[in-house]
Amino acid sequence: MHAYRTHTCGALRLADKGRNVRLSGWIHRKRDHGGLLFVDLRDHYGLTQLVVHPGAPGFADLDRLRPESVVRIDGEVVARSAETINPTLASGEIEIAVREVEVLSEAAELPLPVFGEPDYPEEIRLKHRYLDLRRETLHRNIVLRSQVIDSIRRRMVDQGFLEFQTPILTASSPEGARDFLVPSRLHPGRFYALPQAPQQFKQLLMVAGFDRYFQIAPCFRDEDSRADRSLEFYQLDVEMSFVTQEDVFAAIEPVLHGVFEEFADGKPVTPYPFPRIPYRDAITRYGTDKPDLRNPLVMSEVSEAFRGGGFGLFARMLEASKNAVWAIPAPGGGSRAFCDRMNAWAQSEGQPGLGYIFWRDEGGTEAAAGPIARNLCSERTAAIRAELGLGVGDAAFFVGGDPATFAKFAGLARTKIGTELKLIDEDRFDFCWIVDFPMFEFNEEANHVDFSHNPFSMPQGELEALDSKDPLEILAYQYDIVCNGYELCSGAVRNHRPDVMLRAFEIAGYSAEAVESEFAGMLSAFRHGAPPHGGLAPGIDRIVMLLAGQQAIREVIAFPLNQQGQDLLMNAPAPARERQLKELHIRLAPRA
RNA sequence: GCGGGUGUAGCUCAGUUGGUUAGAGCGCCGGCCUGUCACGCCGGAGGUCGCGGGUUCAAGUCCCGUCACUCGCGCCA
Repeated sequence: MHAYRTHTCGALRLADKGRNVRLSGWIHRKRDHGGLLFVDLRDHYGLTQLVVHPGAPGFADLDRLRPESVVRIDGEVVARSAETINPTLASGEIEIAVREVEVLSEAAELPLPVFGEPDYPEEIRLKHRYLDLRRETLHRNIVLRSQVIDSIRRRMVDQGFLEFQTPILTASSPEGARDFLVPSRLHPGRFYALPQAPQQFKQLLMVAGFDRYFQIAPCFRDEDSRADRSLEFYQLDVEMSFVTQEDVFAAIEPVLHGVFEEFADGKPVTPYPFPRIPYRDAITRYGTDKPDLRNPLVMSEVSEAFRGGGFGLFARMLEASKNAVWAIPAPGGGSRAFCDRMNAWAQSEGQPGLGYIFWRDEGGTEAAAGPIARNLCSERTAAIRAELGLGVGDAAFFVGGDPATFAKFAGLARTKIGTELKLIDEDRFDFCWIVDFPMFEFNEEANHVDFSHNPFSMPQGELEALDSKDPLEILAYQYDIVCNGYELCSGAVRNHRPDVMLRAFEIAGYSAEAVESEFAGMLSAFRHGAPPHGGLAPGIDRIVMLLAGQQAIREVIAFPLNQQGQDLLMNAPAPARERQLKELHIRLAPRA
């Protein structure tokens, strides 16, 4: 007989009645009736009830041991009588009459109960992650993660992608997030950086002729964490040669759609091709470049209804050409109570308020109501109502000013209104592409033009556009995938032409010398025969988070850092020993 | 760097306008119990009310400061 088990704790059924079996697992729960002791024995696979009578061998051990102790038991599979069958348990028709018990590991009193998994403070869950991971939901999430990654890998391989590994110790990149630096012992004063993404390596692999690359790639960014963003995370990193943007879309859509369908538990997933929404449209319709399309509300510009009208605040505001008024429809929100509540919410967000009109029935005729409607003639309020497709019982909210400034708040308001009116169907996965991101943006602080996303993206129109157009008007072959309001993925058709690259960097204020030295490897590669190529990188943690129905990526990562970037179980980061610092040629500066 | 929330038993939380010895449930320890599966019943231990200062006859409660956790803003090409 095997030293530890003949079966797992989820395997035995009525058909096994009479078998002598050996099980090993954790003591999940005990019910002591004095003359009779029940023990639920748990492992990764399930739960089986043990029965022991006083005086039987092993009773003393099982009676004494605390939950989460680990035991090996021998016994006989017996059928439960009809009235004692537990229909909620897969093994509920049988139990094990215990003959022998071996204590494999005794558990001390628990800092965190495994059974019942009540809400527990993040700090304790992370400090005792090995216990937290035994709990059902987290355990299931981590299993799901494994299955999702396996599914992704299969789907990529089936499409002819090859999986690669790229360096973890690499060079710092001047663009983007803050790097994690690793001091070099062999090269005093020099540092490696952990990759923010394997961006340059995957492009070099395309230049090397491998055609289709993917990697489940660890990435590191030394920026402050959020619920959906940690210092280290995994991406499905993808790159393809001789492709247009549409080829990249066509390759990845079936993978993401397929994975979501496979694990969505019957929830509908947007069929592909996913809708493509130009960046500028996303901003004006949803107020964000990561719209939650489960929210049906679409904003409209209604400046004309206010221009020169009786509502002075907006009429005066619109005298400046950059200003506009946007309307957020609120079907079913047509009550003063609701509108006032939204207005109060806007003020709590630091806004002056949220103007509104709502429509009600006044003696059989439809009437616009609220402070704005009192100052605006009925033709104008009717135009707004018609534009938004609203009627009696509905409302519209207004934000005015410079769209560049208020768009983000308008997006927040759209989400708030949709949520409050319960217009969002939670049980769906709504995908879209956001395309045509601007290549450059104006950095007000530094007073110069900057890359808005990725300096390696190909500008639409290439060199001709860079030479002839206003940089802020140039679009890039740069795209995101958004699902339920989360940015799942970012990518681009790359700029593989040194001349176009140098010109693009020049516009962003980088000298040719600086680019030549900073990206020497890349430029050199591009000068020795580079295929046009493009790719993207969906975030693994966020995909699993969405599929697991969780609000935080920590719920789908076995050993996550806390928000302060600390590992409370392993105690990292920790002070370095004097000798380590010396070897690394590092002396700590006194802290200010 | 900034803002919101939280901090009372191992854990989840209650604690009135400032007023007796700070409570409950779960867990833990002990006892009883032969069909439970969130077993039940009886008993017990367990508290620097995050920390420091202040106001007051009196502070878990009010004020100031500070720390930790958490959510967000900035940041994250």
